[in-house]
Amino acid sequence: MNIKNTTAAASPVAGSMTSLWDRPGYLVRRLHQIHVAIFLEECAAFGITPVQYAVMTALLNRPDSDQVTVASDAGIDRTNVADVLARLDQRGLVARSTSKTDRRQRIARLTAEGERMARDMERASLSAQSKFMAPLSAEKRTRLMALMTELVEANNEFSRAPTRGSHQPDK
Amino acid sequence: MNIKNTTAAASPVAGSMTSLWDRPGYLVRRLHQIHVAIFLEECAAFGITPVQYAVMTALLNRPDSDQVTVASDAGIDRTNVADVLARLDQRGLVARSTSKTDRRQRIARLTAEGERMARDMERASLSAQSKFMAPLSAEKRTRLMALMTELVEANNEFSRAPTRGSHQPDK
DNA sequence: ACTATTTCGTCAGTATACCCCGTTTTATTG
DNA sequence: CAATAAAACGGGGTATACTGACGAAATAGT
Repeated sequence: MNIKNTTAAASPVAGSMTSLWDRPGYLVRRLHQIHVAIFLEECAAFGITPVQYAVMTALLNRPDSDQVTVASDAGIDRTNVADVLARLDQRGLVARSTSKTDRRQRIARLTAEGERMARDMERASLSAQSKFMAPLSAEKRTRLMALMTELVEANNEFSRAPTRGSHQPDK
Repeated sequence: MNIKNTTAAASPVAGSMTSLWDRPGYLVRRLHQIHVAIFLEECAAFGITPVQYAVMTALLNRPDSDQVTVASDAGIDRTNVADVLARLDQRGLVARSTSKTDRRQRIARLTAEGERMARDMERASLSAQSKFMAPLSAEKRTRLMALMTELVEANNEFSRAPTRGSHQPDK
């Protein structure tokens, strides 16, 4: 087909020979890509995306949150959360109302059906995690999780959806 | 604000207390999010996204590729690559033509301006990488890269955009 | 009390990222 | 060599993800 130049026969310049595989951003993007694919496959029966599941989990842990809180808990952009909640609302998994104490806030919570589905998905979600991490040994899995957690925590403020506190009393 | 329930006072059920931070998928998504933000900030002068940069790098390493090859090299979906190339074409960074040998194929290559920009971006791109990985020690950075590489390679086939060979003779 | 600022939500716009399906062209096979 | 299969591309459709700007509501400062 075209694989002759596997190592770039017509090397454009001596300088770099920039392989994408040496770039953390490329690996992170591919990892994300792969995880989404595995999650969707494993949870196809529910028709729920990873982000929707994250939002549902956030609402399971802290019901009746306003959208900013949901965004922070789920690590999602403020604008995006509104779209996700709208889709979940449309499917009857989430109910929304206006806050009594602050009429700017729009409060969301899982419906009975949404809560049931969130719990039913736990098995499939764990299965997706296992499949995703399967190629690594138990030790490597632990190390990878620790490194990723450290990096996310340290870089938290660079995202538009920084987590607000929570998660853990920071040890 | 609403942070009273930091550790979920109204714990919904004893069962899980599913913290998103224990899920690899969440960490990978956040990492991706963060890296994109840093890259865009660091490369703002060029107005190029991480994916566009990946495509330009792929074309730098292997010019005159058809879209499927670009997709494979850059780790991007086949449909998506067409959109990215169209945008780069529109900005005069990429030129497209129909293959002489296979009239189904659409061949893409960097223009002179596109090639210049791709090389000019190397400094900014490296700076983004440094900033992204900065919170980790040198040893941890190396370990993280190794773990991510291993996981991407092993799970490659699960993505819609699996790499076709290349990258390394696999040792 | 009254202005200034901040916060919450929304809308419009852009860019990934993927699916399904149909069309054209190439490759395969009986 | 004709019928079939396979590959490359495009279009339509959906879901993230973010930017910038805006109006409405709440809070701070004076």
